[in-house]
Amino acid sequence: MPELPEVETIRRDLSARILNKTIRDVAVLDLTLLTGHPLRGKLHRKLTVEDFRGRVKGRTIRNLGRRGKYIIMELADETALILHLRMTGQLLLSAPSIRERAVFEFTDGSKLWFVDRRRFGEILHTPDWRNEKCLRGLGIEPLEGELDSAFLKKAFLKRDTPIHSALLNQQILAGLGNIYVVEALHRAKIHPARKAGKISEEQRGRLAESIKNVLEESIRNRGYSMHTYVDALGKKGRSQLFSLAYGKEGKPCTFCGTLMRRKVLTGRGVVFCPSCQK
DNA sequence: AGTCGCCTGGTA
DNA sequence: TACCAGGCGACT
Repeated sequence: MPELPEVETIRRDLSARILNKTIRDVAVLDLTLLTGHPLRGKLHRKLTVEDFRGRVKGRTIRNLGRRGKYIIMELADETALILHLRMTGQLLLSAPSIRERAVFEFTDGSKLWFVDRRRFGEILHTPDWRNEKCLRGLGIEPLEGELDSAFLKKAFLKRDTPIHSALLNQQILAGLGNIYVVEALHRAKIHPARKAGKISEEQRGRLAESIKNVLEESIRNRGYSMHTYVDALGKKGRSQLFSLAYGKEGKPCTFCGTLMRRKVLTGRGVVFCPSCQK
């Protein structure tokens, strides 16, 4: 579900509410939540719920960080939890209405619930988060200064893939998902199927700015609540109110009035203006 | 580089 | 009933 702006909103909520709290206990009700649990898949580190509980109990939360769509919860013993919400994961500071996959209880009696209808999300406990493969492979943070036309030129060099899938590639830019890619391409007036390596200098410049703008704007609006996303307080974001392309199939383009079209590109539904986006 | 599987629920 | 959904990694 959540992309960079949603994950960042949750990170900020959590940082304001649970920083320096100590975990009294954690209950894991869905074993497949734990990365490395045998029930989850191949790469298993023989991690049991009891192992996990033992590593986390009594630890104090020293920092809440983010890389791309990952939340990094650093603990006082220098280890960390790396959390990914995938499509429908939620981190809630008040009791959820659907079954929780895990509950953290703090020594002051407050709690943090991990809720996740489709159960794709996961939590990894790691002694050395900076060296975890899932984080090391990530590309740059789009809002931390390096994103410009020159960066995109280098990143897209000889890429024979549609610009839409290049932007979803977390190894180039970390944190973009389908919503913001669709929005950014529309605002930059680039057709989603254009080959990444073939877009012009001018288009690259517009694209870099559009990406930063849609992400910053959405963080200000506390995320995009189209399907299930809510923040850590259970509240919806407002970004969807300002969407120009995502979810606008069949509606007139804001720039030229042509009806917006939808097509499937590398398995994802994309909406675009067939007239403006070249 | 594209497709499938992981899961569940909402909507046409 | 069928198709769709803010993701990602293992396949081909």
